[in-house]
Amino acid sequence: MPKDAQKSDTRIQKKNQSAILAAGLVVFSQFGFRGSTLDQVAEEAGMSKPNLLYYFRSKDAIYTALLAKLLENWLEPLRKIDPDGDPVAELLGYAKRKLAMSQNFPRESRLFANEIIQGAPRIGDVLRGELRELVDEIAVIIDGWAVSGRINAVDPRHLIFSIWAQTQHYADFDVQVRAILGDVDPFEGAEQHLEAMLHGLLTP
Amino acid sequence: MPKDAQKSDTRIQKKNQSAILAAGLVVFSQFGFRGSTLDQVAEEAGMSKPNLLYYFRSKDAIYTALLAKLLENWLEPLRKIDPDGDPVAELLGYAKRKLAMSQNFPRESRLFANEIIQGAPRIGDVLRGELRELVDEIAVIIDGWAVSGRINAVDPRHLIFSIWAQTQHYADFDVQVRAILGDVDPFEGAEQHLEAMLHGLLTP
Amino acid sequence: MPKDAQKSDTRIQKKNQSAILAAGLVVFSQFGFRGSTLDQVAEEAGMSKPNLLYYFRSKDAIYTALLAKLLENWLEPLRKIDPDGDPVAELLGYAKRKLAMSQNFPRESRLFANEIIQGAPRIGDVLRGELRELVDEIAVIIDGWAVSGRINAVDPRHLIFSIWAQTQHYADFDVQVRAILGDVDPFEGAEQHLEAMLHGLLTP
Amino acid sequence: MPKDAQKSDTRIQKKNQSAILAAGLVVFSQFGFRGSTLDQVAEEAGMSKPNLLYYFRSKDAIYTALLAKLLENWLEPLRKIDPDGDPVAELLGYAKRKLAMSQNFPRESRLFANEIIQGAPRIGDVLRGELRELVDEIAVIIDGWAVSGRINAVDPRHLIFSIWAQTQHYADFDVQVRAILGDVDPFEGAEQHLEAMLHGLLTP
DNA sequence: TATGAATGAGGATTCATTCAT
DNA sequence: AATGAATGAATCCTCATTCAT
Repeated sequence: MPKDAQKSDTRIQKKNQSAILAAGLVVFSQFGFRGSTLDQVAEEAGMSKPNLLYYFRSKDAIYTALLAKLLENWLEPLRKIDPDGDPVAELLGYAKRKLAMSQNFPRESRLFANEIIQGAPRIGDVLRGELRELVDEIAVIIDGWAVSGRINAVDPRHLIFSIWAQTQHYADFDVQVRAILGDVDPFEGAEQHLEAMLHGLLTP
Repeated sequence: MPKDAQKSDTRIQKKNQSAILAAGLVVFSQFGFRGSTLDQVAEEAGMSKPNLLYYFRSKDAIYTALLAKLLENWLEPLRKIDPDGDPVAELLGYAKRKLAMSQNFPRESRLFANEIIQGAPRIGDVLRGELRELVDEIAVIIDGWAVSGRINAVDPRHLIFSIWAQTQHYADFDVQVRAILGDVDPFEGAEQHLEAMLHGLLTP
Repeated sequence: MPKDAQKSDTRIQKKNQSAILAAGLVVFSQFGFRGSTLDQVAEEAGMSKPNLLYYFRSKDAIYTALLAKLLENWLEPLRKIDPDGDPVAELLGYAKRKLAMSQNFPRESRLFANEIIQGAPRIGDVLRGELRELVDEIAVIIDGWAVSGRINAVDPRHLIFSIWAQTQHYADFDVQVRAILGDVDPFEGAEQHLEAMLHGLLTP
Repeated sequence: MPKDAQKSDTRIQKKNQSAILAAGLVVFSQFGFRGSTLDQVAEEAGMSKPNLLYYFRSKDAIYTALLAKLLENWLEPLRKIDPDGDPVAELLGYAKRKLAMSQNFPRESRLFANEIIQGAPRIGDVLRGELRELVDEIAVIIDGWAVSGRINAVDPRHLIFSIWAQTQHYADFDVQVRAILGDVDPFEGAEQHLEAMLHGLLTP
């Protein structure tokens, strides 16, 4: 009955599908799609390889389902920016939420990073569609803030890029960050630095 | 004779080794190590697969040689920071050089990004050794600037992270950046934005 | 209780066994034994795969049961040849009945054809036993007709082969026949041709 | 270099490709496409499975190449029918040539039989194209002979079918034929019977 | 120096069959 | 009587690497 079933999933189906996706996240985020094997995912999920394929048609199906499932959570924080809030507070809040995501969901971040670095073969359409539209909307809001003088003039898209880059860096380049910082917790300094940067940039 | 030979390489050996490394860069930076095949590299290099392995012991050897060869160039700009120069100008200059590298050598950037996201299995030692030391040195310089009041107080390491993150973002997440910007050239806006950010952060 | 049960089958058992055999006929006759999957048979039978195996021990059991069930019907027409009838009429009648079977039960014909072409691994014994004896009996009858001058001298076994070959051809090689004839109904011309051939051969 | 290479095949390539096709004939003709495994073909060809795939892209490619290679030989005898020859002799000659092919190349016959029984998924186009045209041409010739009274009136296509059916029967249904005939050589009686049938049918 | 030929070790996927309910 | 869940044994195919020339 399964094979990517969506409706009327029984308890056990939901449980196993979740287990597989969770395992897929662990494995794919570390080794990328091609670098991962179904054996690894099965091992991590604690079930046999054929049983994996009982729930998902193929390795690709697991990976794609995983991307699709995570994508919405990934864009979510951006939607929370309130046009009627205090501009600097809103943008700082967004940056902090993103940083928290890097701290709490580094694998998700790496999964997307892997995908995008390799040319986003599976989510290119989402990037050029939904994501672009969402960014366009936020850009209008930021532009409005700048025009009304509540923040300095900035290019809204590059502002967003810089927030993404700086926050995701702590998840994606985790090994490098820790190699340099040693035992120091990256995220404390990161938040402070981020705050300072955005303040310096935005406050008129 | 070759097999990773280093001394007394003839002209043709050098030529072929370069061709292989160049091809490796193209292929590995797009598909990652595991996602690339020797067939692809051989095709790109315009020579036969066994001939590849005449010059390099293994697929891994090509990849490792490539990483090693690029690493020095990658760190180079950091060494150029002059303790006796104007602090803001030095840091801005560094950021611009990094941005230029993302523009001119995006594949190199992606190659490293791939490697580090996957846990830096091959260059972890360099990160924890040479890179860390280098960053420590620069950190001392920046700290000196801050103490003497020539720039605002900042965490030098997070400052460096933020420069890396923001500049490499344009190479590593190229597809995403272009998906959002459409036909606009990313690098013009990027440089301006970077400049504004660093100015806002650093100038006392 | 079932698993190839034979006695005391309830109504529902008989119904399901029939459904499975009917489905097996459709699938096996098209793809052969190895080319067919239990999924296909289950789908065609409108029941689940494990339920199939509740009624038949294995895929092989379905196939074998099917062959056995059809075999008797398949030989039946041969038994109907009447030693006391008019020789030419009897043989012509037999040929026409076989042709009608090709028209009405092409899948059964193809099922046997598949089996025999692949060396009759499951019904070789029947061929060498029951079928051979039956043919021997008919051969005696035909020889009798020839000796008494009521038909021309023929080799009775090759006569039977030629009737089998020409009639089953329209079922087994259906695609080829229709490729050549286009929209023309194969069976009209076939019967006439068959009649002409046998008449020419047999009538003294 | 190989992978279905066609031009400039070296000696060893030709040798191996031939060996593979020969092995494929043996295996595929007995078990059909789905029923055969690459292991069997490799074993029969005396080489390793990956080496098979060095010469042919896939199992399917071997099978298709085999069909294509044999098809022409298969149609050849039909082309040899001479419009200016003696009608009965020409047709009898054709039938005998076909019978000889069944005797000498039974595997080729079974290979085609397997394919056509299963719906000719790979050579349907050839049947509806080249074969149909060829048969149409011969039909014109036969019709001409009938109109001029040199043979009895017959439906030329059904005549051809009956020749095909009766001759190929001895290859395709070999096991059955031998089960019935015992130790008697099938082909002696077959030829006589065939001759008698065609004479009875055709001679005015 | 170069390459055609060959292969062992995977790796994704299929499938008949069994298990548990 | 019926089915969702699970799996071991294939089976096709890929790929880094080696061999022979």
